[in-house]
Parts: sequence; C-alpha cells; structure tokens
Amino acid sequence: MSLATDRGKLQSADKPTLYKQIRIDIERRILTGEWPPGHRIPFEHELMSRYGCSRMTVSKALSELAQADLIERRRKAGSFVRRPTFLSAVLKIADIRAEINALGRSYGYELIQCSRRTANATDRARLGAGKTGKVIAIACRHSADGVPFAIEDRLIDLDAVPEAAAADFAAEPPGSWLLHHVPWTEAEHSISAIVADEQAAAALDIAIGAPCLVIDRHTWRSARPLTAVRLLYPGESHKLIARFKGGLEG
Amino acid sequence: MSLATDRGKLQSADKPTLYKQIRIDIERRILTGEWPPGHRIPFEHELMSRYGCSRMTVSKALSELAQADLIERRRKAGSFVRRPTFLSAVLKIADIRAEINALGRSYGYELIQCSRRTANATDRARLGAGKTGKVIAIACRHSADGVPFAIEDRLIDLDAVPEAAAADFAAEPPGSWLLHHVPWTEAEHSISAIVADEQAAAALDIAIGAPCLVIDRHTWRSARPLTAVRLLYPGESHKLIARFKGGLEG
DNA sequence: CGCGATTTTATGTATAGACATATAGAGACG
DNA sequence: CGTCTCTATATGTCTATACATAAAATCGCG
Repeated sequence: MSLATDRGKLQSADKPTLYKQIRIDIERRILTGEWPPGHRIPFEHELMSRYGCSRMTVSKALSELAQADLIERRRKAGSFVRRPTFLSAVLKIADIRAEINALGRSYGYELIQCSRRTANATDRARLGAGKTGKVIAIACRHSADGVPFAIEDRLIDLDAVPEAAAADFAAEPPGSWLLHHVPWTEAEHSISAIVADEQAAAALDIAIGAPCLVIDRHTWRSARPLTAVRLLYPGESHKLIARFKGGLEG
Repeated sequence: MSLATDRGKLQSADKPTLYKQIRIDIERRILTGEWPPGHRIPFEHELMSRYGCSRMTVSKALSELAQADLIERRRKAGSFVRRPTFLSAVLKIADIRAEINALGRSYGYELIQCSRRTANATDRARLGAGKTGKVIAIACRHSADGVPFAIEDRLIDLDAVPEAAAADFAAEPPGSWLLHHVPWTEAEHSISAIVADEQAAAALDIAIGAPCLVIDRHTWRSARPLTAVRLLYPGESHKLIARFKGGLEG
C-alpha cells in the first residue's frame, strides 16, 4: 500500500538497466581518454563475466556504441575505440519560420517574386538535373520583428514535385511548405560567406559590402533533385550553431 | 556443386540480414512519405507475422530506427514516425591539416605568435571559465600549396589542459595536437561571416573588406572549458559541407 | 457521469542457446 | 622467407521464452 510497495528486487532510486550501465561505463572510459583511440575494448565474454550478464546484453551495449560511431567492431579482432579523424557536429537547421518563432519573435514573410518557367541551362546546372522540364523560381524575404532576417532564392523542380504547382507561396513560405509536404531523402548544405551586393543589401537593409552568411541547400529524393535554395543572412547578426555531443543520451 | 553450396535457406545473392531488411523497409516507407509523421508503425507482433520472425528481430530493427530518431516508441501505444521539426545535418569539420592532406594539397603551417599568460577578463569571458589561471594564446596560419588557407586564433586553458605546456606548437598545429592528445566531451561551433580587416586581409592575402567565413569553436570536457578557437577562412573559396543522410548506412 | 482502481497490452530488458561469417593468426609448404 | 591454407575465435544474427514497466483502456463505484 501507499507508495512503492516492496518489489522483489528492491533497487536504488533509479536503475538505468544493465546494458545502459555498460554502455555508459564504456562511453565514460572513452570520453575521459582512459581508453584512447585504437584501444581494444574487452571482448564480449570478458564483459559478460565482468558484469555478470549474458552476451546479448553486452552486445546490445556495444552495438549502440558502434551505431553512434564511438567504437568500431571487427569480427575475430574485437571492438576498438574509434580514432576521431574529424569533428562531427550536428547542425540543426530549422525551418526559418519555426526558428524565428522559437526565438519568441514575430515572423514576417514577403513573397518578392514567383514564376514558373521551363528550365534553362542555368536552372538545370543549379538543380543538378539532367533534363528538367518546368521549374518554379521563388524569391522571398523572411523577417523577425519587422527586421529583415534572411532572403531566400529558390528553385523547385516541378517534375519532381508536381504538388508545388498548386501551393500558394504568397501565403506560406516555400521552405515550410516543402518541409511539410514533400518527403526527401538527402540534403546537402554548403556554407560560405560573401559580401552584400546592391540588391542583397537593399533586401536585407544592410550596407553594400557588409558580410553575409550563405547557405546553399540542395535536396533530393532518391538521388533525384527536388529543390535548390540559397539563403542569405546578415553575417554578423546571424550565427549557425553546431553542437557535438560525444555521448548518447540517457 | 562448385559455387554456393546449397544452404538450407537458399537465399538470393546477398542477404542483408532480416532485421536490416525490416529496418530498411520501414525506413523507405517513412522517407518516401508512405508513412507520414505521426503514423503508427505496425505493432511488433504484426511485423513478426509479416516477416515471419521473432520479436527480438523486429525489435532490433525498431530500436535502431529509434536511435536514429526516425521513429518514437511509446509503451503500450506503439511506435510512431517522428515529425521532423528541423533539418538535422551532420557537419564534418576536419582537422585542418587532415583536411588539406585529404584534398591532395601540401599542408603548410606557420606559428605567428604563442604566449603564456595569466588569464585576463577577456580571456575568461572567451573561454567561459569562472576563475581561470594560466592560458596559452596562439595565433597561426594554415596554408595549402603555399596559399593561405585559414588563420587560427586560439586560447587554451592550461589548468584544464596542463599537458599543453609541454607541447611544441611551432612544430605541430595546436588543433592537431589537441585532437590527438586531449579527450573532450562537448564541442560547439558557431559559424558566421565577417569582412576582413587589415590584419586578417594581410594574413590571408586577400583584400580588405573581402568576405570571411568564421568558425568559433568551444570545447569542453565534462562542462569544463578546454579551449576556444576562432578560424577565419577566405569566404568565397572555402565552403563547409553539411550532409543530411535520411537513412542509415547499409 | 466523473473518477479512481484494475486490467490489458505493447514495449523494454534480459536469458541461454544456436548457427553464420569474417578473419587474425598458426601452420604447412614451397 | 613469402605465401597459401586451415583453423580457432570474436562478432553477427536469430530464436523462444520470461518477466518488468508504463500507460491506454476498461471497469466499478459513488
């Protein structure tokens, strides 16, 4: 009765399950450098006796570490701490409307230009499509609390995304519309810096020659190009944050 | 008999193991939109009979999808396709020396300045450390095929990384040294754009006012600041690539 | 009808055992 | 000494079963 009837096991406050304990334990040793890159992790049968559990259990812990790229498993040889040859950071690029809303600022959207046309050579090159038919070209501006936040220049392949023909991009930003209506499988972001030309400066309300951060995003579904977009942000006010989390959660 | 002795199962050329087939199958339906966000994935017992396998097998497939954040599993309710609120892209930021070598270009390194000092207020703010003792301040330049590639301005907390006192940063770039000698648990990259001032322009051999891509990286071990670094790249020549991979590998 | 207690159910963790498979390392051979 | 073959072995997958746990669904009672 009352709170917490006495269970058979009677364990401490919160037991994070055995396989998670094992995973966290190994993770800790890797992250603190106790087991440096290249170090061979104890064999499964050693971990079995060390933790007093079955092989499936230690295997589950090791599999998750492998999936998270912290270790590498090789048959017959064992499991090894991976050598981090690069920093792998997760860059979360929000839909701009969602991003501005998340900041607690009021989102503004303005369609500057929207036209449908048969793809010319430039369009095809930009999309990376071989023989494209029709495309939609969109230019628009996002603002936060009335201040220009980013300008967007987008191309949508109408053959790959026929539903886009019916969308009202005056009412909904193309990024949001696409995110919610079009499934995609691959995306690539190329990040660079430019200085504002006259047109960009006017649209973003900054000085000509001011720095701008550029994101060129290409999106595909099963290797077929869907859309190409260039986002231009005032360079010093906007920052992209990429966070690396060595460990896994919970 | 010769090739491929008749096994009991007799399967096609390459069998990607059952649980992977299941995972890829579900993944495909999610990625193509057949199962949109919020859709409930068939219960484990349904998948068991659909694929004719045990529960552990379908569970393994679903667990991997959950770890990859493609689905969400809720006890008693079932497993659901996750609603992607943002684009999550993996940004691989290589060690600069490794990056240049990988491009097949010759790496050049030049230590501009290296000094040890007691942290002043600016240093402490930059590191985000409360009461810092000594720090090492480093300025250096990386080049590829003799052309300036990036300039680096770094601060290392000597209390957190005492080994750094013995490192020879004239011989080895601090980024490489740290990556190979100092374990860390968290890193944050802030990416922005600026225009080159006189000093940066001279160091990178570009015009004053030319755009530069800036990466500010902070690294911690268990919430303790280790180092803060600012990398400045010529903005139009250098691009950061962040790739999203909807699916998991093989 | 509302609400708390009970039941049901889908997932979560764990087990012991089985067979598959890649491969490091040993041994055979030239 | 190199190379080729074989074998031992660690991981990879899968099964059938068991119990734990969280929460949805239902029941029962006032």
